[in-house]
Amino acid sequence: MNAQPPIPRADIERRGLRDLVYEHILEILLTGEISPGERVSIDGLARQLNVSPTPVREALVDLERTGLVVREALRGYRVSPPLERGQLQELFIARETVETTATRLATPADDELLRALADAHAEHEKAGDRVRETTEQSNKATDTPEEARRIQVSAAQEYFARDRDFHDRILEHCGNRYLVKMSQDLGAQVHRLRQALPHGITDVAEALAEHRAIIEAFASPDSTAPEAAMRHHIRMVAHRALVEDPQTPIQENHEDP
Amino acid sequence: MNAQPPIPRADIERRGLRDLVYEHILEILLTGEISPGERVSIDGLARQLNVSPTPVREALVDLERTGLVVREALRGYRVSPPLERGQLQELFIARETVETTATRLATPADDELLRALADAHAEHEKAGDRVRETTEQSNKATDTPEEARRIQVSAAQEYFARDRDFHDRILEHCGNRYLVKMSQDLGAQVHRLRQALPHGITDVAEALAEHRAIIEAFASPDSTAPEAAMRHHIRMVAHRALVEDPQTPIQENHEDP
DNA sequence: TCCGGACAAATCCTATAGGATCTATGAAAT
DNA sequence: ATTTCATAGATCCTATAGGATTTGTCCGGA
Repeated sequence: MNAQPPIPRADIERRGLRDLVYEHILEILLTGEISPGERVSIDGLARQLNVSPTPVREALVDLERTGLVVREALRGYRVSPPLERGQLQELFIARETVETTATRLATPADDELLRALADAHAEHEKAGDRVRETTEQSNKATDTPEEARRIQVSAAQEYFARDRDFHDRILEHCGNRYLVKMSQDLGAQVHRLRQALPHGITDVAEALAEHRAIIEAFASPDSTAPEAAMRHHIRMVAHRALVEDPQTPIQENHEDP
Repeated sequence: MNAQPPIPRADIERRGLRDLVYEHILEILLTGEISPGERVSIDGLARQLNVSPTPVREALVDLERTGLVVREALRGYRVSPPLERGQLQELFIARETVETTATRLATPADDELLRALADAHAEHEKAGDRVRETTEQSNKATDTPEEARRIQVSAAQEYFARDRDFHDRILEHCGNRYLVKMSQDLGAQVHRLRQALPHGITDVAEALAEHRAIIEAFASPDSTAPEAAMRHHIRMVAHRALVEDPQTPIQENHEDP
């Protein structure tokens, strides 16, 4: 006679204050409230969130591993500086390595994956439409400039989230937890890359077309097609980021001599 | 009159207590002082190391990301359970993905890499000889059994360290920091794998021969040879771990239904 | 004008204390 | 004998306090 349900604590949210603080700081970092290179005060965050420094400390140790913040002993944490061009190239190579392997492992795609990809792609298209609407709207003067800017940023974030969802669907079906973890770790870096791009999203049509090609490759009988489509997609993304925007800040990090 | 040298803190070790605690706990985990699944007490470690719980906490957050310990909110940390067979297979696939890519990127090898690999391989051979000596010595009764066992474990650890050094030399020359980080993250898992193998090292000759083949591939003019040699090596390691030891504990993790 | 040193404020880092939660032991009831 | 409940101990978690270090500012000298 067990009065408790058979699954008393398998699903319930069991997270300490540390996890809540982590998500809050992550939100701050992802919205770009603090500029790269700027200090991230432990006590300051603790005061801002009305908690003690201890959970803030634990959350920052976790964030340090993601690469979003860097730590210098006895000097505190800082928001990681923007990616330099060399790091960008390395990042895309790493992504290509992980995601093409995951795509190959997910081939042939089962119906569940095909359905998940179709759904994710539909959402991605919606977000893409909204990005285009907002960029057009910004020309009109219906809203205040800052309000228009806010909506535009919101649309861009939604777009990137749906983009990532698409890739995550494939990852989830590759059957390799280590590749999934690697991709997640790289994801934080990818976000830094996007944050470093000051201008809006200019390749909505291209990206959506490449995603569509990946779906069609999964639907085709050619078992080498999905991996090839994914490789092409990531290389094109890299090309657009590296070649079409050669003026991206190539700030070199000079160590103190 | 500046008594301090002109470069007072560019190279000197600038690490807080947290890093020292981290290394100490890592040492405890790697030597297997605590069995998998057993609890890792925060306060207990703090008392054992004569420090306060705060730095222990930070070190454990860091260790959690490596996968060596797992955390359950409000219930503390535990040593991660041994790898199941499925995880093993996934781990080898992930390693093959990362290391073959790194090998390809390190091709063609410059003289520095060739020299580094030759040196690392020489050390690896020495460690291999010592492993064979100690396993033979264990038959003789010159030392006490526990002393012989201790020497044997020490030789095995040295052997694994030199093995890893060999792979790290290639990683260092691939020019991609993200692949390096991925390989390091996987390294902790690989250690868990080795710790799960109760018997001694039985493939010294094979592993050394495969490493030698990788060196020769780097020296050959065929630019596809090194990657192929590395892929063959990792697949053979996986084969020996998965096929020759089919009796390894295949404990399945049943989630509570 | 530029450079170096001293003081003050802020920050990081560690230690200690107390409340909340979990685990284990043992007794009582069915 | 098995189960249920209650109590005690241990552990985790958070908050607060104080020492050590860094950083910013100001001032005097070259």
